[in-house]
Amino acid sequence: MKNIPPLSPLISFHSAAKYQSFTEAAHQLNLTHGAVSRAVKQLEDYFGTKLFHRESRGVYLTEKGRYFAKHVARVLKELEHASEQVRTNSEQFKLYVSCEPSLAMRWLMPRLEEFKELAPHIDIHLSTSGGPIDLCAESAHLAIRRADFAWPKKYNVTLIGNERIAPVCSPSYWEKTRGNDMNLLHTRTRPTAWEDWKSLTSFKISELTNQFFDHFYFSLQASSAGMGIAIGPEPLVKDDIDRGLLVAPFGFQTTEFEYVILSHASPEVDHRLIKFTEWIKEQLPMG
Amino acid sequence: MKNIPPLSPLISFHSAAKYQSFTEAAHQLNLTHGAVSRAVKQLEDYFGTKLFHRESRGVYLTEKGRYFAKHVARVLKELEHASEQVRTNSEQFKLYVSCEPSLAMRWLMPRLEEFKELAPHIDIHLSTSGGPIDLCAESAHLAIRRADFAWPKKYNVTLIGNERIAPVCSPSYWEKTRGNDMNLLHTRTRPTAWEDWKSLTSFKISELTNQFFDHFYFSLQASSAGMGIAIGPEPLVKDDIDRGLLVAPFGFQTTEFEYVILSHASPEVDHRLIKFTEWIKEQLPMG
DNA sequence: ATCTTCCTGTGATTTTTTTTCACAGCTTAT
DNA sequence: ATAAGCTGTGAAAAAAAATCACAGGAAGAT
Repeated sequence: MKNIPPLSPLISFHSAAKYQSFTEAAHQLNLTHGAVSRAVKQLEDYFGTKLFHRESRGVYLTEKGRYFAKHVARVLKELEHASEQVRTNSEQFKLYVSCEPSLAMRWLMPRLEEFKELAPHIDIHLSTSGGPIDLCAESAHLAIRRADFAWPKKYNVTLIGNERIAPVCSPSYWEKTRGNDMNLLHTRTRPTAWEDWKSLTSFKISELTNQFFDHFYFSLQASSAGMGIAIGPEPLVKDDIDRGLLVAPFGFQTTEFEYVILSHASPEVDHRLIKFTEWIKEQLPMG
Repeated sequence: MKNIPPLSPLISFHSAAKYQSFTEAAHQLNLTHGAVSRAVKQLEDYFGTKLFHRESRGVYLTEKGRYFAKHVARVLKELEHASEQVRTNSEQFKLYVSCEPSLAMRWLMPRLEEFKELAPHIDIHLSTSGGPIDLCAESAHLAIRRADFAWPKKYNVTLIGNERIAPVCSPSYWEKTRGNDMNLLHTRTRPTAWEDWKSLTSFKISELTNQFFDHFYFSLQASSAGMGIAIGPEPLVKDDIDRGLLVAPFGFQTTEFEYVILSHASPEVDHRLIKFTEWIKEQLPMG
């Protein structure tokens, strides 16, 4: 699956590209020119292309060679930098948090400033991705998720509570419709939202039209703009309800899904992780 | 000088980080767990830090390990991508051009659109850096420079012509001062500009005050704003003179420095390079 | 408790890769 | 013509990496 060139020859190649000379490159690396020659050859064999032109008077990068050299230079620089960090920096790195985009936008981000005041020494790096997560692949410390998928058993799990959802619309839209002939706003990342709601309650909503959005972020924006009624998980609508931008005329219902925080089951105790987790638990409004 | 971790163990480490298991990582790479164990150990020895916690039930990345793994993942992905390009893409890559920032801003960039129309298939990537250049280190194809430094002899040189410079100010400023009690605008990247001018001509400029800027870009901006009189190389002021934003009341003087285009002396004939070089020669106003 | 399973670490050995050495060939400069 | 300065390459040496085989520790099953 992965198709990575042999790594060891890269250093020789990099040096050769830099000095446009195998001999000089070898000299800089305390090698013989033969070693550099063979390293370059190994890469050329791998690529099936010449990376250098060999002229009698010296070597010159080909177009491809120059392209590759540029990337190799960048890569080596990044490794050098990362290495430097690991070797010297005994301090802690950023806390990487993964969170669904809508939850991040409508709930986490507005509160992050507050957490920053609470724990100013913790640098948080938020990456918004949804669905099943592989903490290792995303190299995240922590993920906030709806527990609607199976995650590797090895992760630490902190249960936050069951999700509560409610149909929401703008106060004026409710005034206007009173539950009749409503425009149902759907969200593609949660296509069963309305079905779920209907199976949980016996409220009657007379629907007239339907409209679809890619994320809660959009459908809830639309509902607060008076375009119809959307289903929203509590954390995503709480602020707007408090502010009077949305109302939940049918109240909230608790669903079968829990919200969880996933983290690495490392024996290393990271106080930042504990602190952030507890803060989330406190903040997230759950049933 | 360079401090790069051993490269070969990176693949094993990456896999181990991904699967949080030496055995599984080895399995994926068609190796034995011992090989992975030793690869990780080699990196740990290099860093002088543990990258994994070893618990009886498995291994867990340490904080540093996770940090390093993130970078290694990025690096490998970049190499994979670059490798893919080199292996499949027989097309030509972008033309990388290096140019002094002020020349780029005030002369090249406004004309680049025109070149794009002339040769739409040539993608130009402009990087603005000044002074002595190492085309290899910057992995540029071509550099436009004032020949006031020694470059490696191995480069191709195209002479464009001698630089011409002139004191310039806004028409209204000239109207107001008529050469008396002027505010001299200096540029730190060419500190001898005024001395050079004075040694070339016998015009008398009565200076009252002096003001310093980091780049021609700023000092010329200031002069066209009527803040004083600056020295400007012809290409940098030509457009503003044509537009009536600047005047050169003392005319231009030819300096001892030539402008040159440096490129790789590769036996590979790159038509884009030739075309661009000729276009530059045509466009650059020189004495 | 005991057994089994599932990990990892490591010494000794084998295999593979990398480097060197020594020489050849080529082109430009003297 | 000779010398100097490149690179390529076969054979040998050195170094690095991988394997094998075993050991030890902890969790889970019996």
